[in-house]
Amino acid sequence: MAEHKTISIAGQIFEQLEQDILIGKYKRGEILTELKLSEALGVSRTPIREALRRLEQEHLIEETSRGAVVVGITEKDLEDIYEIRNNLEGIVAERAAANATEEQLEAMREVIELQQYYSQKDSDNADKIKDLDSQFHEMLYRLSASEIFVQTLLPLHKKLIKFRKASIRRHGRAMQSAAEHQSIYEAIRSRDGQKAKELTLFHINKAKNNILNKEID
Amino acid sequence: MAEHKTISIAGQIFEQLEQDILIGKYKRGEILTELKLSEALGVSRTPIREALRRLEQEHLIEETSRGAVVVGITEKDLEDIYEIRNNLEGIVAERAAANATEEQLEAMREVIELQQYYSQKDSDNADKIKDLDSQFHEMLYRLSASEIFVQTLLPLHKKLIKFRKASIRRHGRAMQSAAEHQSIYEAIRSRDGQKAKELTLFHINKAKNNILNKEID
DNA sequence: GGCTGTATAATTGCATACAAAAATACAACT
DNA sequence: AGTTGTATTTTTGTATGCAATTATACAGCC
Repeated sequence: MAEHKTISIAGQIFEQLEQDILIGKYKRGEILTELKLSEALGVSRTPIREALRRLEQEHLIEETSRGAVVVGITEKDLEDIYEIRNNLEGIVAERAAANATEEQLEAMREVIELQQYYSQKDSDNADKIKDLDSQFHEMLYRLSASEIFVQTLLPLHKKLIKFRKASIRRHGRAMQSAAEHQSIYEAIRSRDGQKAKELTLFHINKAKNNILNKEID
Repeated sequence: MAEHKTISIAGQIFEQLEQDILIGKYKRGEILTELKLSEALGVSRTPIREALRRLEQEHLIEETSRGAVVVGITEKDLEDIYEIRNNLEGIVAERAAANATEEQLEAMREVIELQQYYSQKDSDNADKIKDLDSQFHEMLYRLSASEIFVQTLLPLHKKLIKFRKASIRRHGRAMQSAAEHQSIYEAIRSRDGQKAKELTLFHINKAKNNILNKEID
């Protein structure tokens, strides 16, 4: 079912480093040198360099004369990311209601079902759930049928990984989030753009509160 | 006055290719191969490859088995870019009014003065004016004191280059745009966030109409 | 003519070698 | 002790060579 795209070593390394930075494995300020990465990952510097250039372009690292300094995501960034999402993601939902095809809707339904399934179980599925959450929002962006919106929102959503994962572990949030996704999906399915927009803004706001006000719910 | 940062060959090539794609020198669908670029620019494939990776990350090209296909900017993208700017740039202006330092304001004033100077003259200063326009908006973004907003809006603004340059050549638009910049600057200077926001939205709307409805105005 | 297989060419992917620049360590001097 | 100059090490930047994959041309066949 899933496509098996053969990906270059450089591409794999980019994805791995990106993930490691986004989940906080490499801390802000840490220095990555090509030689160390090369030795640690068992490849030559060439693919490492290409991965670093791409990470640099995503503002996840900054090149200095002593190596690549990890920039990562600060808590301050969170507020700004949510402000932007708050102003754009509703529009995306509105467009999605107008544009979504049956196939896309069906694919989205499947993701939500999986999310609900993993959210019910007690075991620690935070990684899996986080991936499904990402999938849902990426699908939503793509339903807008606008490359520009996808290119703008997807990187921002990615940058929340670390915080979202922590949020998922809090009681009830995973189930609640899945339920919110479902209501958005249903509004899109019934072509109710206004409702889809409102529910999306509600969902974003909920998620934001859950991430920022860590103590309360 | 301007800082003279020694930049790597790879960096120079990235900037040149980026510019060439954005102004439409390389057309959408055109294929760039490493070997041809390498020969044309007189460097080895290594810096070329790094530049291409960065361009790919900015969605200006797409790698295929036959080479890098130029993606560039379509007219359809324009609408989406303006919709996003319309929803974000007002917020930036509001924040700018709250955050701007005296030095930043002074730098902005200088840019506007230059823009007015070049806009008055009859000779074809479209390139110069376009650069000053970019400078103004970049400064505005940076005044928000939010890396996230800068990272989000700057690439979008860049993508308008080709269309903006054409717009500048139309009668009176360059002067008008400079005047609008000045009014935004004055609102920020007087710490009137609400007014800065309104003027910015007005300015964006004017620019959009000027670019999209090419025949009128 | 259209199809198929094969040889050829074009192109990217990766590794390695070497050069250059920058940081660091350290000794010598005052 | 502090400073300066120099040697050493670290690290990035670029070029080149070779392997592997993919596209292309073309001949042979039906």
